[in-house]
Amino acid sequence: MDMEARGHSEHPEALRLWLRMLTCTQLVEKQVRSQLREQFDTTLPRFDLMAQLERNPEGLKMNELSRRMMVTGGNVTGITDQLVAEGVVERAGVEGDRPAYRVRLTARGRKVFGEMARQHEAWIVAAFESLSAREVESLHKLLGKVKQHHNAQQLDKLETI
Amino acid sequence: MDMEARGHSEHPEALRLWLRMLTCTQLVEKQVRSQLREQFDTTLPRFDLMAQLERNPEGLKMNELSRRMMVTGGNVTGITDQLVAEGVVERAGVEGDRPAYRVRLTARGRKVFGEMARQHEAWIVAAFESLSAREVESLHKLLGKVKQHHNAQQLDKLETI
DNA sequence: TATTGTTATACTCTATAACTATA
DNA sequence: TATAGTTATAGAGTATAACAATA
Repeated sequence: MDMEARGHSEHPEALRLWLRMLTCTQLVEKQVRSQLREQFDTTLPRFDLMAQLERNPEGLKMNELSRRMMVTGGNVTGITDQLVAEGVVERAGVEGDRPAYRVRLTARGRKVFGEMARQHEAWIVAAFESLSAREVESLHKLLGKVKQHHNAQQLDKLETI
Repeated sequence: MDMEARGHSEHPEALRLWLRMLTCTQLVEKQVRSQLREQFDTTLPRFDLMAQLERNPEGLKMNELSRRMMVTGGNVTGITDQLVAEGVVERAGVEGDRPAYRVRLTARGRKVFGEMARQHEAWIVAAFESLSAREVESLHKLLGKVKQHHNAQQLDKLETI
């Protein structure tokens, strides 16, 4: 239960923070995964992919899905295959631009996802219900700095090539 | 790169926060994993297990490792096997209490882990370097509330049985 | 040749459950 | 019986690399 008892002897604050962040994320993620499994017989990556498509009704290329899900291309193909087999997602060809499919939710997919998203939202709200609106906002903002810093770093790396 | 573009249409603040938290954690975690692989040819769970042992020089039972790593027992056996094969960890029997081994770092394990931990710390410090000491402390505290709330929930659940 | 997507492969991690051995 | 640990199994998730097809 306490992964935080893990740090190196020097324990700088950043390390303590990271271990706690990892613990919190895992706690929530474990619960979301098991609920998705129990209630909808699905997995987090499948849910993720559908969520991306719901936000982009016109569809997304495999390419874009890969980038947004932070996963390599081959995996996106596999997850998409599963969802197509379940009938919640479809590959729509674009004429004159053959291999650049677009993947979209089907009507059934939109319906199924709607129900899942409703539940998912409830789990997440419950996970953070001990925080005030102010605190949620504060956390969001602080993590925003972390994310932006990471992106800036990656950009720097690219520019030095 | 932007998993946050994933939420349901209602977008309550808690959901936005969760998606951002998940993104941040994955960014850092991916980097840690790949560095551990490249520089030390090891994995995060293996590193975790060694870190737990470093904090408990007298050793830990499989039992305790399982709880602390938030992973089921069978897996701990497997990870321990790997580390024993590498010679960085050992199973020390306790007389008159046979199956209750204690797992400990070997001398070589302590040395190897020391070097890994030093690097690991540097990666983490870099990941959060955009935050002031104050902000790190604030994040740590807010996440503490989330963690505690989760633990309290689990406790409630047990008591109703 | 560069880009997009797929296929094949291999490996790590995981949970579950059946099993063994001890107390 | 209850507890500690192991083994076996199956599945998820991932990266890598080879491959095909297109532009």
